Amino acid sequence: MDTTIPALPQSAPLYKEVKRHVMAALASGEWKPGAAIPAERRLSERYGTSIGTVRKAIDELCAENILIRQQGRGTFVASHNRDRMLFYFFHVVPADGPKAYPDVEFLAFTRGKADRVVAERLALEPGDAVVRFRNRLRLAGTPIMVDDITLAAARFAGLTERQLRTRPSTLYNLYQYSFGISVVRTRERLRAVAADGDIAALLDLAAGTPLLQIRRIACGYHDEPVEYRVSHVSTANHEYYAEIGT
Amino acid sequence: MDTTIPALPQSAPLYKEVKRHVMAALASGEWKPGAAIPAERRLSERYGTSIGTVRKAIDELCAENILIRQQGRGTFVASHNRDRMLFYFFHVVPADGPKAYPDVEFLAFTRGKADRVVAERLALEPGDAVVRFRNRLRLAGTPIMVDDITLAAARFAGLTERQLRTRPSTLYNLYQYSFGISVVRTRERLRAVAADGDIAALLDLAAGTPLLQIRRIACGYHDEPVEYRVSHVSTANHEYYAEIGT
DNA sequence: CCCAATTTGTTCGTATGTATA
DNA sequence: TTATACATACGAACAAATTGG
Repeated sequence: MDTTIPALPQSAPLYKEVKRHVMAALASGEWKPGAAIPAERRLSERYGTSIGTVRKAIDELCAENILIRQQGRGTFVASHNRDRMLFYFFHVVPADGPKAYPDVEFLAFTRGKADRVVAERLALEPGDAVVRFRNRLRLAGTPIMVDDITLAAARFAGLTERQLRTRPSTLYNLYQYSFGISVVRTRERLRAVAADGDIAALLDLAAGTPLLQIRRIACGYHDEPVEYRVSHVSTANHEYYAEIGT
Repeated sequence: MDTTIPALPQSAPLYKEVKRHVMAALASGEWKPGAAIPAERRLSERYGTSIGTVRKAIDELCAENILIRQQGRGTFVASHNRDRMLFYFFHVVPADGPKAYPDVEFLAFTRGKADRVVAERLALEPGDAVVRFRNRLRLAGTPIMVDDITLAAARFAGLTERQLRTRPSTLYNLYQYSFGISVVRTRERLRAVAADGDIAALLDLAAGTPLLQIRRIACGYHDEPVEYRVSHVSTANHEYYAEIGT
């Protein structure tokens, strides 16, 4: 794993240096997801700065949802549980009614090579080995979404179909706990497309029905691409929800 | 205009109180968009707190893009210029090529009454007076988007078709400078829909073409709804772009 | 139930650096 | 050059929440 600390300008503020060191410790796995990192006082000793400087570094990491502070308890490495998936990375909500966890059906798994597009999205060379799989998601029993996911085989060494099929929690939880890869950022591009026969069938829709297509790149601590995902959502009774400025 | 300070728990931290007071001053128009607010030192005197407490309040308002700090110059009230519109509230980007300013054509203007849906979105009573207007947006000459916008007439007293037609800058700039209403937040719900004949014609598309529909509620300082907007986007060569976790 | 230790949260103050006008 | 304003960094004290005895 890449645990190097990206270069900073000579005159970078101290708290930015501290932040980089903390992120390096996270990326290296020194501090595990879900666990507490050392107390602010101990970090200030470790890095030779004042507590205020450590706090400012951690403030930024909390704002990015990479760390979570809890008064009286400590500061914890954000871990990918169902709640985080639902409230942070999953933007499909019922048009009316409360947000809910989707049920996932694992549909297909193949190994292959990256074409030009996927290579560019995942920062690979064309021809590099990838794994692909497809999930169908249901809300309240109704199929609403098909996910086609591509991973770089090299970054998920030893990944098996069985792991994907029988994972106990979310996909990002599996990446994090089984492969030490934490997704902390995503970039999504949305379009309206006509459903092809394949996906229409999986969603119980007529071919040609307008679907919301989401192309997501999920990135790790150093902004390195981790996963490429194309989702097709039936928006008859569901919507993609985005808030800006909160 | 509503310049009341929302209630806070008895034991609210000082910096939160300061933040509310600053927001009240903004909402009341005491500090105008684009202008500098008083220096931190002066604010600390005004509110009887330390400078650090004022900084913490302003930190939060900067994080929410309500204020903008510039070292050596001062702290400014965010104003709605074209750049802010483009980089913060406008999420439609070319599938390839750089982001650009859309050209706006004003197409239609009507006065009417709020139906149940609009009333709920704009926090009005059904039957309250509203103004509606339609814009077509082009990028590089090609029509890509139709906006249908609804405003509460009471909140935009004296608004004329001419103002909308001849506005020199963005719509949100007009709201801000002519009506003292600042949009600081939006909530958007996205769906894929089939183009109806009306909108298809405006976008040079066949009826039934899948379009991205965006239903946006724009809100002010106290989260009060200001504008309801339904956009239909042709995503043949453009996309809706969203970043999470940055 | 209370107490003590630990940890983060808030508030104050001060000094110095850096950018701007 | 000087004055102003924000940015960084340090330190100290106390508050509030949590945990374990």
